[in-house]
Amino acid sequence: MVANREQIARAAIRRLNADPVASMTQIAESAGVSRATLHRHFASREELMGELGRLSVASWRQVLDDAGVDEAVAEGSAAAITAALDALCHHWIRDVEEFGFALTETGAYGHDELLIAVEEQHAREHAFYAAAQHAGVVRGDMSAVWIAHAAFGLLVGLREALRRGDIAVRDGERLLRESFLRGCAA
Amino acid sequence: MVANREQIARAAIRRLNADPVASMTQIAESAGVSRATLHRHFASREELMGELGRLSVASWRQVLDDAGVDEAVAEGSAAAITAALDALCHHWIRDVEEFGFALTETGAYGHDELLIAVEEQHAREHAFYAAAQHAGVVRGDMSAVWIAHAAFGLLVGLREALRRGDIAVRDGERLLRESFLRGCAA
DNA sequence: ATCGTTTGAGACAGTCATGTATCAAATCGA
DNA sequence: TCGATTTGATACATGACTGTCTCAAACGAT
Repeated sequence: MVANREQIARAAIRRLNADPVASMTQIAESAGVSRATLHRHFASREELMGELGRLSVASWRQVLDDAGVDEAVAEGSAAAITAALDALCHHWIRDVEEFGFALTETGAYGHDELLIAVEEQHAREHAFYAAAQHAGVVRGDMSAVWIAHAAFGLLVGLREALRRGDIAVRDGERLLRESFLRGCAA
Repeated sequence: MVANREQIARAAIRRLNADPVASMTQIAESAGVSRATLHRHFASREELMGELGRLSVASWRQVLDDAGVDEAVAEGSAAAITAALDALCHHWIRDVEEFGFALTETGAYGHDELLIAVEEQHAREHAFYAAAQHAGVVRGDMSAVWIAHAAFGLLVGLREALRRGDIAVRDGERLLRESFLRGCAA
């Protein structure tokens, strides 16, 4: 069985999605390689988690890019912001499916450059929600930071619902969008 | 320094809220006792986590009791359901402040009776949201199970926002209620 | 002050996870 | 086929954590 670094990283992500505290031995098994081979590709657990953190933040960045949040902020119109918000809900699904474990990962971000990248995405989100408030697209009676926390929380809920099989993947986007934008009250 | 079992458990909870992977040594420090004393009160980490799990589920049950969700389900009127929903948002704050760590705790529920108690509260919540749908108080175009996941997710978001000091405790209830019931869109 | 109880500090043993290293077997490419 | 490379299995060392135990000091009640 031959696996390259990226294949091993992908298998590690899938395993950690199902079992966030898997050991290196368990991760190697899931990747179909021996622990020795896992260590040859990633010198330590820290290096593996660092790589997974980079992949996760890259995916998050891609979601924001694909949704065009920066462009929407620059344009500032309600139409542009609304379209970006809609696209965000669309692209979040892929991210949650693949990197759900990273939503509540508590130890992966020990690297300075990784922490900086995380804060960068936070800043982009906050700027986006602030612009959305300014454009009258989202509520002004709650801070942009809270709105980002609410979205994050719903992504966690989505991850759990998917993990438990309580909702179908194809419903995920609609449920997320509706809950986030219009809430659960009738 | 003298501390009884309950004080130690409370201190453990506070520590785990701040650091979900604290060791027994760290937990003992936070409780102001030696590790030997911690072990005298709780024979093992498993016993301590079991006790904290019971306290957490008891608090969750208390929230549902205080909000009167079972009574509202039995009565079935929109007014009763709406009042219970409102009360739920009110009482959740206390629970999150105290037992926030338990929201994403992944190893505390190894005891059968504890698992049963957890499922019981899930069932009460699901019955409540189903009744709320029937009464036309919450949306019928998403399952009661998803609504429970959405609420859970927002509680996680609330925990993070409080942990980071991004929102004030006194705003927590309003932000939670508004986000959950009416969403973030303007 | 005395005595029984509790506590803290420290030592020890066992387990698990991680990192390191060795060597034979398997794989790959020419 | 052959040589170079990669891999898996295994052993070992280390550190962290947990549980257990001992004993002197501290504490509380009389």
